[in-house]
Amino acid sequence: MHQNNHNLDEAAVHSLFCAHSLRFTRQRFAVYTALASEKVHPTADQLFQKLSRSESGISLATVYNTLEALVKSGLAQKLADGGTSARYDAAVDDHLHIRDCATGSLSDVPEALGQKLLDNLPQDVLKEIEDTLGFRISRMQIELIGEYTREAVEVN
Amino acid sequence: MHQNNHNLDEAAVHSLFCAHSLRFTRQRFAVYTALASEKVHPTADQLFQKLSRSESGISLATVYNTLEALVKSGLAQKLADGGTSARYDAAVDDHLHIRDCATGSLSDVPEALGQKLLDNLPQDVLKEIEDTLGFRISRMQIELIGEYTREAVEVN
DNA sequence: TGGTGTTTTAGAACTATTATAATTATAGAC
DNA sequence: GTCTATAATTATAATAGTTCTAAAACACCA
Repeated sequence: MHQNNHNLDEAAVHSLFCAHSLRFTRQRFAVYTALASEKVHPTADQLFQKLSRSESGISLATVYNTLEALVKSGLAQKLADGGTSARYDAAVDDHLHIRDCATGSLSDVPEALGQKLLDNLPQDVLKEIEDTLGFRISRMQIELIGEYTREAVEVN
Repeated sequence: MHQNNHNLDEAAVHSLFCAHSLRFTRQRFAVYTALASEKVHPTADQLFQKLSRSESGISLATVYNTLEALVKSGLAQKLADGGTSARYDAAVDDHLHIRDCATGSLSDVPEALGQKLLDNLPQDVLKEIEDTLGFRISRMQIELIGEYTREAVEVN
């Protein structure tokens, strides 16, 4: 198995799942590592394709079930695709996404840069919004929409 | 405040459409005014329901066609719903959206407040992101996700 | 190892959206 | 106003993405 997952050995994922009250199964392991190893946020079907190609049969329904379980337990998040289908992301914090208009792909702004932007948001204005609207902001999603001027990092 | 469409009489919309090279039709007028009068960003089907109730028969396909035409001509934008279906918005600038977790509804942060936040984004960090990634940001979408602490402004 | 509750699975069902092809309406020329 | 070319509307069929169902396989714990 040639995968670019860094340190996601079975034991690590097992205890991660355990910590989130998720049963460990071969399929969930496969889905989670596949998701976590993606630089671009994949759709359920893209994950299914990828998994079908590489290993053990795994059904599309299971991909959906697993993604739902991951989201519910806080190990992944579901992102709205501008288009038809949903995209998934193994990370769970606020962070910034880049949507490349040319390809429709959705990927992350590198952590450090994204954090820098988030850290420099005007907190007072956010507070004002919360107070004025009577709304409690629990999470934030920022999407930068545009095009690569140099080259696309990766095809979707 | 029943409807917040300010000055959307037929003549105004006619010239607006004209300016955007869109033929004026009874149906497009209906869809556009219905969309523009919504405080919450509706799905295609919600618009269809609303229009079916009030007036002249208009088909669901036309609602989709018209929304697509409006988006293409820059008179509306399509927003990704967290869930299954897309939502539409008659405004077209960058602006902030509020997603109410409790109801799933999507609405605007009042213009003034939203603008204040956008004006206070750290431009230097945005520039750094563009330069580092070789990406040209043409639009931005910010979604504040959370719950109303006082009361929901309106049911979706 | 055996029992119990959970997960997986193939396929059916469902929902949102887009395509098709015939009909009808619009805008502009006369 | 009428005519004509072109574009929009419509009902319906088709497709795509996702969820549901019920049966079989599995994980966990004793």
